[in-house]
Amino acid sequence: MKRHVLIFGLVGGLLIATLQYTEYRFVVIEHSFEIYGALVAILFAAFGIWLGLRITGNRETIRETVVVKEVLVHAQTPAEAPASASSLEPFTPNTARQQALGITARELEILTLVARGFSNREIATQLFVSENTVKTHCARAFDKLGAARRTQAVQRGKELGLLP
Amino acid sequence: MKRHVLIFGLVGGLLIATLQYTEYRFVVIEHSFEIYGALVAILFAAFGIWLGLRITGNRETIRETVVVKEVLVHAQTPAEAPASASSLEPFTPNTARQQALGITARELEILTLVARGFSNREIATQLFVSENTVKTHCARAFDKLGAARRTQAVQRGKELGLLP
DNA sequence: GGTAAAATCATCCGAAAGTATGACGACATC
DNA sequence: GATGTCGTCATACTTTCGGATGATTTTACC
Repeated sequence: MKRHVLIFGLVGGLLIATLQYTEYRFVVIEHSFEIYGALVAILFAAFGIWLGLRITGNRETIRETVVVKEVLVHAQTPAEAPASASSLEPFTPNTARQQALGITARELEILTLVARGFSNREIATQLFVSENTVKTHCARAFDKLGAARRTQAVQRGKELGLLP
Repeated sequence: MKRHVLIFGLVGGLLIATLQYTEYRFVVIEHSFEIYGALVAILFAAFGIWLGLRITGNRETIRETVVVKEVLVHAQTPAEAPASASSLEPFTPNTARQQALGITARELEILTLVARGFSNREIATQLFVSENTVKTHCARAFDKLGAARRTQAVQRGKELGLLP
């Protein structure tokens, strides 16, 4: 909460500072009015999109998962497809095993990114969290999976049907 | 979520108020230019945020729904198999791709051990070579696969049919 | 409003992984 | 015999991971 207020304050300050800076540049260079406006518009549109994603959280993957899970509910009797080579299915994680191991959704989310070969830093950037948070999630997931390394965790996760 | 939206609304209001105040000042001083840029910026920032909210949707309700459905599924399907690999086939690596990439047999051998979650030291012990050798093979294999990390190499290897 | 579970972030520190570079011997090929 | 590939090993260095621990903040639930 407070952190958000602080962030917004900072962002506001940066916004105003940027405006003043760009204004200054414009005055100095004395260039086209429309180009200036367009640039500012594009810049802040991008910034706004980023901010929107930042404050709401990037949950596209979860939405995907949701669709997948609903499909699973309907299908419901597929004597566990190999899950390896089919490649036409969106993959349905074994939520029973996940719950049995006490692996949370966030942990699994990060685990899938680990399995895709991303580094902790990359995952942190993608999910808009700090690298330390990613590490914490990793450590907990590793612990629950009984893995000492990320490669081992991925291997275990695939064996258990948690990862594609 | 809702709190975030509220906070954002508040901050937005404050920002707008501030801008109006500055606008007033600048109008007086006949610098109506900054107002234009600021307005455009705010407008597009808001648009971007709106867009970000639009495309990410609401995740809370979705997640709830999913959980409920999942529980139902579990109740009906108690024991789902690992769903990993049928383990009937011994798996035949794609040697064509392997040769195309110039990956040697030894490198692939080490790569498979990496994929199984072994550490460099464990691999070295298993193959009766030094850890440095393992690292060298790894580095070469990573380079040929265009991977920077072992997890990434494993992922690429599976995609290319080099690893089970 | 209180509580419990999740998620977030941090710091310290050691271990593991990865990069760069060079070298040496075995073995096949031309 | 020169050449080239492959496997082996090393050293030095940087980066990344992972463990241990504690704290704060959200979120869901009663």
